Amino acid sequence: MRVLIVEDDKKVAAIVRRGLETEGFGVDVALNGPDGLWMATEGSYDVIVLDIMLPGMNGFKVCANLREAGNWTPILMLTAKDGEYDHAEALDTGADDYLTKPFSFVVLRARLRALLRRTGPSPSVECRVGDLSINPITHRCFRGETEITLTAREFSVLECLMRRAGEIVTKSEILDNVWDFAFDGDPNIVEVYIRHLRRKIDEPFERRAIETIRRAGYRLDPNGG
Amino acid sequence: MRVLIVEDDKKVAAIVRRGLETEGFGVDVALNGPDGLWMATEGSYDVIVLDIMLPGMNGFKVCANLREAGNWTPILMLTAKDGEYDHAEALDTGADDYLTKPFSFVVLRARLRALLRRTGPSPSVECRVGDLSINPITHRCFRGETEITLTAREFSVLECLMRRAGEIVTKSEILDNVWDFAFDGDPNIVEVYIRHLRRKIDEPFERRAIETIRRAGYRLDPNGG
DNA sequence: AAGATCACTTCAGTTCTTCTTCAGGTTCAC
DNA sequence: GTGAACCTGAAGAAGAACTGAAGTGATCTT
Repeated sequence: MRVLIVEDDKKVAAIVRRGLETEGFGVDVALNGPDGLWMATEGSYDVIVLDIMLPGMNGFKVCANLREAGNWTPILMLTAKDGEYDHAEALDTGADDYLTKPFSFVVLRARLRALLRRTGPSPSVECRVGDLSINPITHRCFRGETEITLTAREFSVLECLMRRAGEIVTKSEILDNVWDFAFDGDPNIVEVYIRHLRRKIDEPFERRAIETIRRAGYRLDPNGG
Repeated sequence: MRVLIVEDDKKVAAIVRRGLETEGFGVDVALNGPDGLWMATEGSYDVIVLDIMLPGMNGFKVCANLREAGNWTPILMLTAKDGEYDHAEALDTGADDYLTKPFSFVVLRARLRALLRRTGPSPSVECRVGDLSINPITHRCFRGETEITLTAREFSVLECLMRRAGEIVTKSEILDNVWDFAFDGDPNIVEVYIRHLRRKIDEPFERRAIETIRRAGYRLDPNGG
């Protein structure tokens, strides 16, 4: 699966790149409009992530050009919140979906998955670890037969741990994955959500799936606790 | 696996170089900004360790130049604690991760591993010596079938010994590897941790994996004691 | 429009573990 | 024998993580 990221904010580009590569995607980055257009035309990508505000040529133009040239690679467009540009406009020029900045990596990933699912055979999204299972599409979570209601954030944190079950996940990795790239608050927020999760997925079952490794991070017991 | 270190502090460069080479990395060192940029451009590295404060051209510039040239080799940036420069700035210029000085070698290595994990199937990180085995990804340690719980420091010291099993490792090498390069406390701390380790990995099994070589250092018996 | 609800976040006090120091004992090489 | 090197247990310091409660803003209900 190859992804092209056209984004001039290097920080966003780097984080998205890192995240997607961890997932096994092949990732290329273009830092401006013309480069992006050129790479999209020459290379063969499964999906393109396209910022609107770009040096040289804006995202709408890049998108329109591609579509005119008969290139129908799925495009996920990134729009700023205080939209000088409109979301509808993104879809009008031929984008398949859009995402408002700032966004977190898990949201981006979810959207990409949704896009790819439409086009090709869906990759297995459901995730099981021990008797825990989550499904990012339906956004539901089960422990054994029991359904557990999770909020959006809780779900994201749990997904982050489950996708790397058994491994140490550092707090800053969780922060990078679940929160906005722009998040600048108290990192203690991760501990708070771990607490919420434990209360929901561990305590009622008298298990201990989420382990704390001091000075290192958290680890989800691959056997479910 | 090839690593480029761009760092003008020769002590830090030497320790990092030595450490990574024993891990089987190919290591090149550049002592200033322009050299670093040139080497990064010409050579093909799997990861670059880049100090910010550099003679000739600072790390941000080097990083930005590389990214603009389309070079997306993962970059781990080294920042000073009392940041005249900001960490966020590191990521803004396209670095993939950063590390605050002073740091210990084991932390650096862990970060590098995290960066490299995304590019390909991770190199064999698991480490076995006799019936001892540790896995830095999961942060687990086994003697035979029995899992042993180690704290972060204990784990680091043991890893340090295991990676050079059979060889004599001096106390100051352990100090350099596990503690901050700036650590200025009682070197007796190494003895204390050796004691802790022995209590956990030797005594319960009535073995003696960690040998003392007087006036020289410690050695891990390659057969596990 | 006011009120209620919910999720998210911040805060501050508490608890707990780990790290480090210290002081005295032991062992070994010379 | 003697001194340096090493070992060891205890204790306190430092630091991480836990936790409940309260504030904030958005959304939904009435």
